[in-house]
Amino acid sequence: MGGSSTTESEDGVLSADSPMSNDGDNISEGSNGGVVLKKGPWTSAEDAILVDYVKKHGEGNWNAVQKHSGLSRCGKSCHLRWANHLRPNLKKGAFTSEEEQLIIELHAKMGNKWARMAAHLPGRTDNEIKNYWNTRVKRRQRAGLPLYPSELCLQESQQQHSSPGTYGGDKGCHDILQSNGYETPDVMFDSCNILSYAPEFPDISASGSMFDGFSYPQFYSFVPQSIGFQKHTQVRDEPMSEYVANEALLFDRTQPDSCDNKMSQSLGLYFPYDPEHKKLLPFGVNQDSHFMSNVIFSASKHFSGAQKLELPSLQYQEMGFGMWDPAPQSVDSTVQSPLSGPLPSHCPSPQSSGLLEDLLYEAKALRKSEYQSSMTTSTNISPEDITYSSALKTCSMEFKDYIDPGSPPGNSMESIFNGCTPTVTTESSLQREMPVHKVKSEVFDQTCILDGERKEILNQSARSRPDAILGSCWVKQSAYFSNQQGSVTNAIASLLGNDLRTELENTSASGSSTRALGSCTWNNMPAVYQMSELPWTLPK
DNA sequence: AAAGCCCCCAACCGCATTGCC
DNA sequence: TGGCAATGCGGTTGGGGGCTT
Repeated sequence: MGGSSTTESEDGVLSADSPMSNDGDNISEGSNGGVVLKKGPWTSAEDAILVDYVKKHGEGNWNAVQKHSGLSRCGKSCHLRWANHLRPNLKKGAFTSEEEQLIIELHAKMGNKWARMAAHLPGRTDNEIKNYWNTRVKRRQRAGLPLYPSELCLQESQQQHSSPGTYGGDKGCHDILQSNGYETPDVMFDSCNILSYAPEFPDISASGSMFDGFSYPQFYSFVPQSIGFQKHTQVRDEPMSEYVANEALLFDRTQPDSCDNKMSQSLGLYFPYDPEHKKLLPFGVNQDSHFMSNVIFSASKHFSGAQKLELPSLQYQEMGFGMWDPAPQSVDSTVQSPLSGPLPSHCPSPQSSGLLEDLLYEAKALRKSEYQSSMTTSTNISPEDITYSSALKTCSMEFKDYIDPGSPPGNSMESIFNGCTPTVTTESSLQREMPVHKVKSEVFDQTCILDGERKEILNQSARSRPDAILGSCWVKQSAYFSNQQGSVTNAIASLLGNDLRTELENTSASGSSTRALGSCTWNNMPAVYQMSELPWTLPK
């Protein structure tokens, strides 16, 4: 097995019919008192010896196994064999779908922390999980699929944003970044935009909704400075993973039948489909999970002080619920915090791990609860409305606010959000206020008529194209309302901020504002709209 | 049927961490 | 407090078997 193993004389421990006895044993000149220690596959005889030894002496002190049992294996090998194959209650066989789902979720939260993941999967070993994951990575890469189900990307990004700087997603994110085959060795995040939980943005995820569809390879933030977002990173013109892009996607998909979901459909969102399980997934891995997203990656050139960061999500020290310290710092990847948000009900709480992150976890949870409490008293909404508030609720508020005749065109996004009273928007009320269905039918059809992986690929494709959502939904909506209120330029600018407005105005003179938007925002994107089957003709 | 290819997984390696003296 | 051994952990390897040609 091991690359350094050598073949020498047969080990006396081996049974006559052992595979090793046929092929010759891997024996290494051990330093254990001159005893040659065997390497390679274990035989049943060796297993029996080891099991017998553990029965008598218990686990531990593995180096003594060789001395006491005569087993020509090093203690490390004995421990590994016991832990991975011989210890009782080991679950053999393929992972169940539930286990697979859990692994995916755990990996999204923990990264390559196999041992910790194994703690959540009784009877499974870290090695099993690791092998499964590596296999999965290869499979997904081959298939050109993202490593995580789409909705889990959202969940992860939410979770990471909930506890930046402590969440141990460095590895995980790195994996994600690489999982698609997109190495990002030179990515310079000098302006990783974190949308802070500013009071004006009790639920900033709506802004993420606007950015749905911003994905690799041309993911450039167009967040204007005037909006007031913190600007931290610069993403070079390097491929970016879907994961990174998904950092910007934040929709609550808790209630598939809710207004939110319909809104999401109308906005060109996709139904998450897990090709491995051959089924449509509910929006959100966990029906109880809700997200708030806060990361926008920016290619803004306005910011200097490039920081070479492994992962943007780790570059923010939480200063409080509502702001993140943008100061880049090296975050020890071993200091991980699981979710600061509510854990999925089926996900064991990390509180049982007894690690430092658990303390962080609890501290964050406490702080978050305090924040929620304060929000409750100040906004007349329940904590769930804040913590679990749907991005689309806010999104609907955007529209709601936008079509408000009293809402002057050209508002900054911030002003739009400021104007949003975070109340729960019912479907009926929403539909009364905006003709969502007009858009929904088009986009919905395009995203749902496919099945299997093809749909997911299409979904990714759509999401990878920033114009997809803007062009198909957002801009159309904007245009629709703009026809009533003013120019499309104003409509878009109001959503993107005044910084872009000038550009929009400049370019819209020669074409539609949607194209202007694409031009000024995604100017590195080739054939911005030609891939799109979505109509780009603004409604008259 | 044989050869080549590919995938899976058991096991090893090296580093990090922990515990003990 | 430093050194050493034991243990934990994650990355990597390569053999075996299944699949394809």
